[in-house]
Amino acid sequence: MSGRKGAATKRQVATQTGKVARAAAEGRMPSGSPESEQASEGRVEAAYRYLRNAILSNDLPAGFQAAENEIATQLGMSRTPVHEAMARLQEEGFVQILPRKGILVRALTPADLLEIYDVLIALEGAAAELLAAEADRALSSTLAELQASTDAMASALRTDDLDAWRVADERFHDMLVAGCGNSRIKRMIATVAGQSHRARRLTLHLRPAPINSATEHQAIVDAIRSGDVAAAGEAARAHRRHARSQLVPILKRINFRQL
Amino acid sequence: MSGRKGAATKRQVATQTGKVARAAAEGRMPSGSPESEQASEGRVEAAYRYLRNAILSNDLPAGFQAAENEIATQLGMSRTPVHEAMARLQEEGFVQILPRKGILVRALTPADLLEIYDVLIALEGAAAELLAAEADRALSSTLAELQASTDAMASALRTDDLDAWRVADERFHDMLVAGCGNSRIKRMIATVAGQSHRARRLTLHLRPAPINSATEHQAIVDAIRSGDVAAAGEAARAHRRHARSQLVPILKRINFRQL
DNA sequence: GCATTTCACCTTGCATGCAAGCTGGAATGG
DNA sequence: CCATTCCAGCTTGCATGCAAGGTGAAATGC
Repeated sequence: MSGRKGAATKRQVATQTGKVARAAAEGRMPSGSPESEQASEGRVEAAYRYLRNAILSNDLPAGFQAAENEIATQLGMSRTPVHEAMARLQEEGFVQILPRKGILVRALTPADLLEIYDVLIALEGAAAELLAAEADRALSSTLAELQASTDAMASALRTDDLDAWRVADERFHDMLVAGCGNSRIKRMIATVAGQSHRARRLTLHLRPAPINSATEHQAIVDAIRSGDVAAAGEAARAHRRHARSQLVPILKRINFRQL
Repeated sequence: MSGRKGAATKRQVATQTGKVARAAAEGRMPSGSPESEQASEGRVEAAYRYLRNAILSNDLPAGFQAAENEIATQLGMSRTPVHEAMARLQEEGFVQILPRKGILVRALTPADLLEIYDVLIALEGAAAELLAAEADRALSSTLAELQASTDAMASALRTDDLDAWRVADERFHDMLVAGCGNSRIKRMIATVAGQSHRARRLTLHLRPAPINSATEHQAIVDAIRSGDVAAAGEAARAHRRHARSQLVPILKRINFRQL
């Protein structure tokens, strides 16, 4: 199980030469995270965002293997920034650096997903508690956003628009952590949430319609609005537990072939 | 607040030349983390551990400022591994890289500690829940360790041995996360726990005797042993909340002068 | 004496160069 | 035909070289 290469062997990276470097020079990213933190923070950041995005969007599927050299050439930079970006990606579990063999895009096993969901349950629960604890602060805008997302989800459910549902769902969870005010929770969730996104997007059309999701979100919003800390945390945790209980069996069934 | 240098200006790093490099070559670390993960994983890992330890033990106090060059020389390596180690330390909040000024060891403000404790509350609660959920697995050794630590704490409290209490307390919390089986929770807690250790050690003799700690730990152990998931999680969270409520006022009083 | 300008130095960021080591396959012996 | 040995090449890890860009202080003008 150690020396075996994944199903997907070496393959060309699907970009033109210097794609990221040129985009970064003009101040825009291919499709960075929703909140653009800073304009251009250097090539290592560019490489990191590009690679992370490529993995999450499955342009670099699990089992993909390449050398720093190739990636650096494709990105129009030297090996150094790619090397540092890879170190970050390895710490976050996206890739594995095989000592003298190259870089391997890791698969997401059901066990990984269970771990990720445990973290999400705990951290989003904490975020909900924090929001509820300061229900009187200037978070009315956050609360309005949460309510709007919940309404959008309910609406999308009525029209069976799963993609719209997914967008609204992601917006809800983004707002939940964005508004909680704890930057560490924010960053930690951002680290693990990407991986769950990948799995959720792939299984979106495989699982039963998330008919309870809007109700559960509404319960979270109500608890936050009323300032009930314990209820908010428990509602958020229950919501993620529920989602996990639906997702994991499906992943086991498709046997993580192309995660 | 931006251009001001901290109270501590540039100072020599208190080591001999090549300290870490030579130690790493022989396969031992100055004082790495309790669980030695791998033998020698390269200079960047050596630099990371050394610097992290130096910051946590206050050899590099907050406000300390230096260039990669100096540190690299002191550690007997080139700038490259130091640079990568610094990137990691910055992501974890230990230092701040001032674009063209040098590396600044960050202070730990009360706000930071609040954030850290929120994370600890959430993640250790999850760990306790996980342990309780598989109360019948082969975790009897973990449970025994937890019970032993709790007993040691009670004993240390009776003899007013605060240092022994701290050791037992840290062992308890280490076991709690080590036994939970979720590697991501483990790593995330390890990341933030170091910072809380720094604060707790500094305030150890300033806060009221932790007379309730043994009782609270016992409640966690009992809930895990009986497999009561919700009770275990809530007990762990309550314990950390309690600790936080004692710690934060003290930090505000001493006004984070030398954190 | 104070504000302003300038300039040399120091710092990081990245490219490139170099070495060690493992891999995989080819060549060889049985 | 199979096992064994050896070797060449490719890989990462780290050192060093180079350039862009601020910083801070000294020098200068008012």
